[in-house]
Amino acid sequence: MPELPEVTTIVAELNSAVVGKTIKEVIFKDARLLKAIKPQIFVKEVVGQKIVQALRRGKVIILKLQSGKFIIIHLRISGWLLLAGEEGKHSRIILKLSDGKLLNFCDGRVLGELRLVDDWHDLNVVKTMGPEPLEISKQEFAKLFEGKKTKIKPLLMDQHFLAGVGNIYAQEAVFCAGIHPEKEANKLDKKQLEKLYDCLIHVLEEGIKDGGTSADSYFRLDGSKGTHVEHLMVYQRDGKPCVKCKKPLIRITTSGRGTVFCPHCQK
DNA sequence: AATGGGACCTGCGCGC
DNA sequence: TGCGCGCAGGTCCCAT
Repeated sequence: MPELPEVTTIVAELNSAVVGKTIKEVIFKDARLLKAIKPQIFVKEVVGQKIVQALRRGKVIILKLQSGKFIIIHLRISGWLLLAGEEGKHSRIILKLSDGKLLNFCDGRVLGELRLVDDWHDLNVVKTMGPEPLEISKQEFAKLFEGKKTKIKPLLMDQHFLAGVGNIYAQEAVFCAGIHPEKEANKLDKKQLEKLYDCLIHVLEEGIKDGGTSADSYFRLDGSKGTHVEHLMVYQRDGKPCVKCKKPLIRITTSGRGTVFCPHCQK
């Protein structure tokens, strides 16, 4: 799943490989990904437009156009972007660029979204989004948890609470901090919150360093894989030995989401 | 305020 | 090898 490190990787690559190019043509293989605007209107608005900047907020990819409008891309679960000379697997919407390359919005499950907006700040998803974990201090981080009775792991994944953390990095962060994923957030003491902050920053930064986690259907812009999957401690490792204590990791479902953890190391 | 469940979707892994 | 079933999961929406 594309989370903060994956989207950060993609946006950096868009900035070096796509920014400065002009959209020549839009090809709809599956227009269902396009939301809140008719295909012909979208085409009229974006064809001939130069892409001037790529940005990220949470898991949202933002492409600024010369006109001042923004193309909004949300990859959700199974989406990825591919910049290549040809179509990719599960290409749904394709932007043909001035250098002849195709910017493919690929998505296996068709749950991703493509939009065009006047100002990305006005997007509901952005207006209700929590702070960026890499942009807040330890003190600000700790303050978020005051009075929160929610289980810690689903709370970390709540985009209204904190932006960009999903199922992979939430599991990795609580494992790193030695905290049980179902621990009530407000029962964490100061020391645990500080440890959790350090761990969250750590797993996100390591993810970015590795170009993301290609565990399911995430790929970098050129189609290659991010290498962070080999550094995951718990995600999708149920039954395998804990890297700390060697006892087998177990899998539970928390708020409807699969969660792998070590019952011995995480209290 | 917080939690739970359904809907959106389809590829893929599993069991037979 | 082939078929059918049901899970996976980010986000939104509704109900409790």
